[in-house]
Amino acid sequence: MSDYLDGLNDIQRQAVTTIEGPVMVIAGPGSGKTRVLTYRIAHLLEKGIPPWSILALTFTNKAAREMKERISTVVGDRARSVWAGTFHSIFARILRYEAEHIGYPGNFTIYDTQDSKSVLSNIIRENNLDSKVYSVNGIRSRISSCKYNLISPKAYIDNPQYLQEDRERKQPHFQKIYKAYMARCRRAGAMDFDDLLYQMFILLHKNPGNVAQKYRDKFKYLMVDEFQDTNYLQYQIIRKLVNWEGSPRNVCIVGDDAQSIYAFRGATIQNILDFQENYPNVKVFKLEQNYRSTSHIVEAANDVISNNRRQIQKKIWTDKGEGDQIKVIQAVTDTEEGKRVADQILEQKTRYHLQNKDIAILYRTNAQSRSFEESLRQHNIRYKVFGGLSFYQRKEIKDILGYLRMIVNPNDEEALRRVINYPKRAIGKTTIDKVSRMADQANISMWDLCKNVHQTGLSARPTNAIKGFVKLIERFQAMQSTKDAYELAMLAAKESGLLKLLGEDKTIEGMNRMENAQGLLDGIKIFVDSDEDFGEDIEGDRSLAAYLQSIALLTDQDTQDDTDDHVTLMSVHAAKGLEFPSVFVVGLEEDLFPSFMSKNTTDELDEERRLFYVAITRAERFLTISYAKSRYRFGQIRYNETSRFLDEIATRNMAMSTPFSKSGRSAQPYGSSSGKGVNYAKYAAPKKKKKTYNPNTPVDPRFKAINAKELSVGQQIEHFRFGNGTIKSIEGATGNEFATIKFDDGGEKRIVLRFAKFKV
DNA sequence: CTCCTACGCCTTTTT
DNA sequence: GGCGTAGGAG
Repeated sequence: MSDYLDGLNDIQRQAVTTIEGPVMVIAGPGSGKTRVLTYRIAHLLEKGIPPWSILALTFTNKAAREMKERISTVVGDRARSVWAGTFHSIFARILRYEAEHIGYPGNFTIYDTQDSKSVLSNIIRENNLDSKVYSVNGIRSRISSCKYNLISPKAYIDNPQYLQEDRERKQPHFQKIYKAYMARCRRAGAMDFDDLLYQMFILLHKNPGNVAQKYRDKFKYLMVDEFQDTNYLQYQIIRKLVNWEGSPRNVCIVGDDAQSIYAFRGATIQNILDFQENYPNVKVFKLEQNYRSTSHIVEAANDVISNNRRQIQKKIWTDKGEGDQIKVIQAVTDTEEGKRVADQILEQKTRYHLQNKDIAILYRTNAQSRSFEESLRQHNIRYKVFGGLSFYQRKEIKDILGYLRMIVNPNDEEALRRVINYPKRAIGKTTIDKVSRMADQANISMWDLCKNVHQTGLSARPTNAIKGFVKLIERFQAMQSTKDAYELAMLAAKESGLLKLLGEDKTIEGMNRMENAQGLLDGIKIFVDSDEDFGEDIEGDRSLAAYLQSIALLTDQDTQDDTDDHVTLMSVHAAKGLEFPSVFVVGLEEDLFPSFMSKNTTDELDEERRLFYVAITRAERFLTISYAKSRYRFGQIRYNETSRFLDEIATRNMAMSTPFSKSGRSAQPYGSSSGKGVNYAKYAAPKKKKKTYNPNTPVDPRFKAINAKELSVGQQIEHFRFGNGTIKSIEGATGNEFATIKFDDGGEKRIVLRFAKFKV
């Protein structure tokens, strides 16, 4: 059973078998990092270490899940009891258990980014602060970095230097907002993503009931994946668990400074340097052999990253042979870029017998996916877009979840604000604002205030409306003990009127929303019926609270099924840790990659370069890089120079698909290079007038639904709302056909024929 | 209170 | 190009 060690090279084996004391593994791309991590855990288990005393922290659920799966193929079922999960989910689990120690309810809500922003904008508005001076995004990231640096609102206010800086920045009230934000979250029984880390630290630091020792005794072996992406706060938590009198300090960190791409959310390479200082007896293993890519790719990666300043010395090498050169595609427009990438994909598929799932398109920003989606669709290539809005962030989903959150934790203010007047109950903005202010003054939650609405002096109409709402929620709550999560969710969705409202919208988008809502309910049913671990194994608990917990930290990528064969489209960030036989890195233009947001300092630029390094090292056999000389951005055509990163790859590793000169970077075919300060308004697309539609207008009876069989492509029709148009296509299952219609005003719409009102 | 329109904003990456 | 919000009318 110890033959699993045979599949490792010398250094890997040492990293796996050195289990006592601090260990640092510097793992280049494709060097078998996950292997080392999983075999190390397997090895611990083989040595008789109980699985529940092993804590493995990762950054994504996916990484954690994969790790567990791979451990179980080596050691079987024991793997299930290993504590492997993301920082956020593991800490959430502990915090729920220890909630009383930090003055939170055990069923606390986790606020996502939307929720946090909404809390902040409410605070800013209610305090009559200028939302331009106090931008929600700016404030949020400042609060975030306060938490990362363990600066409490109190510590902030007590520090004259911070206050001075705020005055200079013209944001003297920041400290007030920070304090109010924390207070509101607490009153709502809610934690944001950062709180899960922050409160975990507080718990260990203040150590009520000696709780810290409990977890120190429990977790005898600690492993941290992607250590280069940890921030100060995360590292301090690790230290709390590992650095104590008499601790064996069994901590193993795995990472690669060259792949650090999360500085924007507080990650710092300083942690790696500090680690070596804090643990002088640390054993360091460098994994430098790349088992993933051919040498043109590895050489290019080495060349690119050598342009960065500070880094841990290492030389990544491969024995996979030269392989193909890196192909460069130059396009005139973003549309053409999409088309040529799709062409290239088709060619690779036929020539090298690649499947769709062997191929990935990686971009710097999610917004770039569009042109590729379009061209892939036209080429009939299956694809899947990862990232962007996750399922659980969609409005219709959050609306239903809002009701569910209210049932579990009615103090959850964001949930309350979301659903108190949706569907409409005649509780308007002014009323909600009043409720919020009064709750603030009384220092109670909005829910508690609503329960006592008769004492507030609000006028009769809103008072009664609020009473009705309170009754509705209380009725759901009362059924918590008798109904399971699915029954409860179904009931809430129906009786709140949400489902009915969704069902009334017969547009394609509306039907989609309805489908999503059904999908959510189905998901809850599956959750209830299943005995499987869901994300964060909350063993056996199938309650609504357990369901909400299980989905709070899920992202889009955790809900995908990878069964069908599709090309992968995702951001470079999302691609970290993945590999594909063929990778397209697209949009290699100045101001896009590197991003215009990150060109101010060398540090930022270095991070962009590491990001590019991550991108190209995802490729096993084929790497294609593309760029477009012009592209639509922010609604305008912009002309861009070729990315500087392209110049950092030696020509011997590249093959040009189009005539391309290294000096071509400065070519200015359109008379301008960077676009800075140039007015491109004349290139801007004409503004489309949005047609609006009043549902109360009676419809001319001549306009009616027409059976799909009587229609054909190319036919002219007149829609009662959108006017004249031409049918471009008819698709969909019998009875549910929809037509794509190009209207004469230039717009294109997909319309479900069953509900369409038009005439031929 | 609700609906509608116009405008102004912003636009990186994610747990 | 898309979104959320502010401001106006019913």
